[in-house]
Amino acid sequence: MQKIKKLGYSFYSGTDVVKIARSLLGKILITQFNGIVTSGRIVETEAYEGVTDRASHAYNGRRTSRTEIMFDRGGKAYVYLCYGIHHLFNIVTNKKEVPHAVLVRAVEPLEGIDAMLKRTGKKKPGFTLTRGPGNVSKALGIATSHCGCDLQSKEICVIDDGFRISKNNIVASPRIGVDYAGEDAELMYRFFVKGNKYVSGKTA
DNA sequence: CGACCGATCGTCT
DNA sequence: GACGATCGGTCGA
Repeated sequence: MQKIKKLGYSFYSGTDVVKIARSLLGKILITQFNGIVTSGRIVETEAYEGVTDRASHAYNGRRTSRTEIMFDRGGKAYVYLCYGIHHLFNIVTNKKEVPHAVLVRAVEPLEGIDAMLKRTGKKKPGFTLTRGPGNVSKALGIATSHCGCDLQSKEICVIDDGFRISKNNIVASPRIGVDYAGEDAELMYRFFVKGNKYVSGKTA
C-alpha cells in the first residue's frame, strides 16, 4: 500500500506557478458529485502567470466578477465558460491577491469511467474521453457552478498517490490557443507526459 | 492526414 | 456587438 495524501494549501500557495503546473503531472484529480466518484491522472497542464502574462484573464491586474476567484488564495477552483460550450477547469495558485492559475488540459481516466461515458455521451472509452480541457471538465462533471470550490472539499480535490513521472518523460512546450498573447504565447508554460495518448494537441 | 467551420453564450467594450 | 485558454464533424487532397 503506497502513501496517499490530498494536496493541501502549502502545495497550492507556492509562488512559482510554472513549477506547480509541472508538479501536478502524475497527480490524481478526483470529483465527487451526488455520490458519483470520477477520477483521472493529470497528464497535461498549462501555467497562467497572472498580471504579467498576456494570455491570462488576469493580465495587467484585470479584475472582474469572473476573474475574482483567481485573486483568492491558492487551492480554489476557477472554472469558466469558453466558446459558450466548454467549461474549463483551473486550479488557483499562489497567495491571496496574486492571480496565478494552472489549467488542467488532460487526464488519464481511472475511476468512474461509466459515469464519464454517460456525461460525455460517448459509447466506448477512448483517448478522446478526457483529452483536452473541455473534455476533462465534461467527463469529470465539472461546470462553472463549481467555480470557487475549495480543493480541500470532498467535491473536488487532487491527491498524490506516490506515482512519479521521471523528468525525461515530462515535456515543456508553448501553450495552446493563445496566439493573441504576442510574445507571451511563446513561453514554455505547457507541460505534458511524453507519449501519453490522452495529451491534446501536438505531442512532440 | 490537414484545413475549415459551426455550435453557443457569458463577459467585456 | 464581438469574441474566446475548444471540440468534433466534414471536406478535399
